[in-house]
Amino acid sequence: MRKILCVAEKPSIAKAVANHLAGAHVPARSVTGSTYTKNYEFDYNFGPPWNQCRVVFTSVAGHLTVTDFDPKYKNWRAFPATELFEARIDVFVKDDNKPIERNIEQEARGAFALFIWTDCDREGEHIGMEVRNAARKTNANIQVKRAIFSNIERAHIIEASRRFHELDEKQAAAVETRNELDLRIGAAFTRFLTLSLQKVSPKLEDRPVISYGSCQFPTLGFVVDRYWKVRNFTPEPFWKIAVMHQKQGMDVRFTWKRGHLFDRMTVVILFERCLAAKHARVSKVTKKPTRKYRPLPLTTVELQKNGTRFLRLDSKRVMTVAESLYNKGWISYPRTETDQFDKATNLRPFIEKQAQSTQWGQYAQGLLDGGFQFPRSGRNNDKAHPPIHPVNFVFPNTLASDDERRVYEFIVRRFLACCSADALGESTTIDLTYGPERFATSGLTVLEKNYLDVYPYERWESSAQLPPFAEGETFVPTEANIVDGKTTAPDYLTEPELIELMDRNGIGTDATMAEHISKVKEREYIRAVARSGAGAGEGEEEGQGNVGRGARGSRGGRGGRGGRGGRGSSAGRGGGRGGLDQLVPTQLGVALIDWYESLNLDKNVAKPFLRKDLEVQLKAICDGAKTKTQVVQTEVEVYREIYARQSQQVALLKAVCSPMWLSDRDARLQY
DNA sequence: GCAAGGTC
Repeated sequence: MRKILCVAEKPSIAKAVANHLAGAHVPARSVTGSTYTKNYEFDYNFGPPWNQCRVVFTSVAGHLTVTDFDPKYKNWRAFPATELFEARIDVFVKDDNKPIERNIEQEARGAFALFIWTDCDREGEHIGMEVRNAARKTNANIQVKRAIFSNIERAHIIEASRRFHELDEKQAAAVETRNELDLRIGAAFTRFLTLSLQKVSPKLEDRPVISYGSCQFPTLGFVVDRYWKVRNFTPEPFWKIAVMHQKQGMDVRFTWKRGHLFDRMTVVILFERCLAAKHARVSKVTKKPTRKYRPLPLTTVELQKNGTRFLRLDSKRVMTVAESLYNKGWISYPRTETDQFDKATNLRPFIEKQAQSTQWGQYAQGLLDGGFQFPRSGRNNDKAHPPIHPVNFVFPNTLASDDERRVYEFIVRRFLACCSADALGESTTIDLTYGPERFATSGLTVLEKNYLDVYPYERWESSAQLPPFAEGETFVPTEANIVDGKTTAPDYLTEPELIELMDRNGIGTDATMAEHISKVKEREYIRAVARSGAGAGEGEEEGQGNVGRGARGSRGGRGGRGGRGGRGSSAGRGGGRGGLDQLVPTQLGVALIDWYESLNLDKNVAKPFLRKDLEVQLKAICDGAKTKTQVVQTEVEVYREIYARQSQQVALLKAVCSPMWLSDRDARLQY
């Protein structure tokens, strides 16, 4: 029988696909020298033209090769850093990956075909090419095909095994391009910064390198940007009209439709007109059903945002813990952009497993007994992995750490919440006309909590009851006055906000964003500090009481409580639950960003534009509009110019950075 | 001693 070699991107996929194809459990054969990769052997009929084959299914563990400069460039002072823009680059297999490469070389020998099962994304295409190169070392004529699959459902995998595609060289070339540019630019700029600043003070000898990276700098830029917004903020006074009416022993506070105005005289005039009217009139009473949507299936970015918000872990920690849960088989693959479950997926088995929990088992059973609703679909699908979900039940107290227990619990609850019904309620809005002005108040009655019963991370509660009002009813308000206040500075960035910004601006990937944040902390560009004082306002602060009471009905997932009418900063931002750490730049971080800004470059390295430009160029490579050589050349030219510009301003760089070296190393900025 | 991207 003819032999075929199949290779997946990671061991878990090799195992899953092998078992699906074989239709039974296939024993794993270990690979000498490699802890994680295994070989699976079985017979399988691929259909024409391959038909019945002897299959060896194995995997790599991500990229096989790394890219680095010719070793002669190891010495930072032996060559000018600009030489790194053109220095020879080697692509080679690192020692840890040698056993994996050797396994492929060995198994390719005697195989007539290589069938590649890497993830269907750009990196996956590149990994496929690395695998092909390894196989060709021992079998130059091996036929190479690629499988295209977007999940590991049995039927889908069987389908995929019968269609043979070509590796996409263009996508692989785009990855090589990113690799080369990030290396050349990152290394050249890092050496420039580190060496320029080293002579500024003897204190520098024990400093970490002052690194530059195409993701590190925009990440730092976001933090510094917010820092200046906070520092440069000047409060503005405002005024507004507040109306309160007592009815059936209840205080009902009506808020002004205009919100607030920054001109006191105008408010006084409008207020006098209200008073002159004496009577306020109920113009409309609206009662309508409202709902709070259950969450979407969980992506990596959401896991990181929610983990930092609800569990108070930093995103790097969340990912480390999630990877460990994945490796032990408790949860599905934790790196995914997909927020929709394939309609063909049977989710019941995963819910059944959770029914034995003492904490949420009863709830899970309720879903099985009829409460189940297939999850909503978000807009993202990476065509490689399903949303993050629990695959097996584990008693939380048997997990290794408290963090593992909490992350696991979150993933399970999130999954059960996804499979539940929306929370339902009824909202009442009372519109009021008072003289020329309009006011309103609203109340919420939660009727069915549904998913909220298993998802304590979100709140949606009934407001205090409103007394009945009838349309057309008039009354003289118990109290009406002008309330003054002033706008307050925004808060420093929090980690979930930073992740959101990075995600929106394409800085890093779902799997690397947490690492970039961790890296700029390690470089002492930013630090996380505990929030000081009791929760700051959300952009306004009032002089008198808390105007505007109670909850308002909410559509689309935003928490309902205390809708202050302003920015929709969602649950967990302060919220009276301790407050998240704030990300603040260090003196060094601010100095670097401000200095780059002062260079007046066409495109600032501290902004996401350059990274976005690169993404556009990479897309052009994938579409065949440009070649790797062209893109590397034009990009390198851009950075050569920036390099030249920054070289002229070394004196200024030293100047803006020196005070901090000369003063106490741990000198802090004023926050 | 440099980057960012995979994966364990």
